[in-house]
Amino acid sequence: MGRQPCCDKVGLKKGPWTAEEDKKLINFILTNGQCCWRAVPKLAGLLRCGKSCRLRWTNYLRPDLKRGLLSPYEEQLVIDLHAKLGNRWSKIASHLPGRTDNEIKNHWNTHIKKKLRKLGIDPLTHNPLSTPTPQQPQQISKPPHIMSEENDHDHQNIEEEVIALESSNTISLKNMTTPELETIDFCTDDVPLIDPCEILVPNNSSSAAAAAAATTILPSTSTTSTATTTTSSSSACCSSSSSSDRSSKNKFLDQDHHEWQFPDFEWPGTTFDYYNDDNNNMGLWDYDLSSSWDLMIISADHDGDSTKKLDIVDPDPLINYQCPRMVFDQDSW
DNA sequence: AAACCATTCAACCGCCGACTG
DNA sequence: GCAGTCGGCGGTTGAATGGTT
Repeated sequence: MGRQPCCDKVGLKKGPWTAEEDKKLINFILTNGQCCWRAVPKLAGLLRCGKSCRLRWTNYLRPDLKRGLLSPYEEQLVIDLHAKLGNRWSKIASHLPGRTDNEIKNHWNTHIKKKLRKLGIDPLTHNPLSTPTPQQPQQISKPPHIMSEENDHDHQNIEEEVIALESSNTISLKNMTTPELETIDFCTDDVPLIDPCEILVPNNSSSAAAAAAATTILPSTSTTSTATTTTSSSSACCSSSSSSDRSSKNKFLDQDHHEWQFPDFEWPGTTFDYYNDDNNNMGLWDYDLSSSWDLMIISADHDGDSTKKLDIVDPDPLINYQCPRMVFDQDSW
């Protein structure tokens, strides 16, 4: 007896998701949480395969996702991790908060591979292309494709190295160990980096919804790494807060403890265009994620008027509510 | 302006491992 | 131990978009 398909494919829709479908899925997940994916389409009223729903959620709709190109720091981290882990994209993605395996995989195939080849580095082995000698450009003990999963000792070492990579600030373009890499212009299509203090997101410590998701990251002297880490966690953290909270220049820096405090999920209302592209597709993350979600929940029967705006709940300027995600969104620049 | 080519990335597909009865 | 189910993973596809001729 063969394997049963993940769903009854008859009559199921395929291809790009519509705003309406997104709305239904988000509504369902927010109301019920992530449960049995097979049951989700039926319960959410979607003509989609459960697998498709899961993919859509994890790769696109999840609120803690960063969008936009990878920063130079992230890119270098991906390269380093790939050298150690190989094509285990989900493992690599787990070290880059807010990034999905799919996104990293795509970025690897479309950008990084080319860059490495240009530099004469085999993206598969991370060895120089011209000289297939065992010369190791980085601190790689052996090419990833030789790496043996069954060798627990090696695997453990790799995990330790990966953790070390993450915890240290040595992964920066300035500290690359390979001379060739030092010359790389890793500016990914002109996506600027930002300082943490530039991120204008309201601080909020009161949320029961995602206490477990609260993140504390020690401040770093490295601008690149800090900016990256900050956005990765804060992208899910658009939240309403008191005006006093918002008055501080840096919304995340705990002035007393000098730690980065990221607010939890909480969705304020504010003004925004929630249909903002030519196809009337919902711009979920383009202005204010949280507000979009409010809309999803409150106004699921929305008629799709592209000019419709919601009333302001909090009178603060919109900028204070913009999700940091958009800072990295290439379109925003 | 049209045709062609290259690139990007969301989505799909098939396989695998974990889990359960 | 086996079969069935499910979620997750990595490879691949193809529509959309951008660039070039």
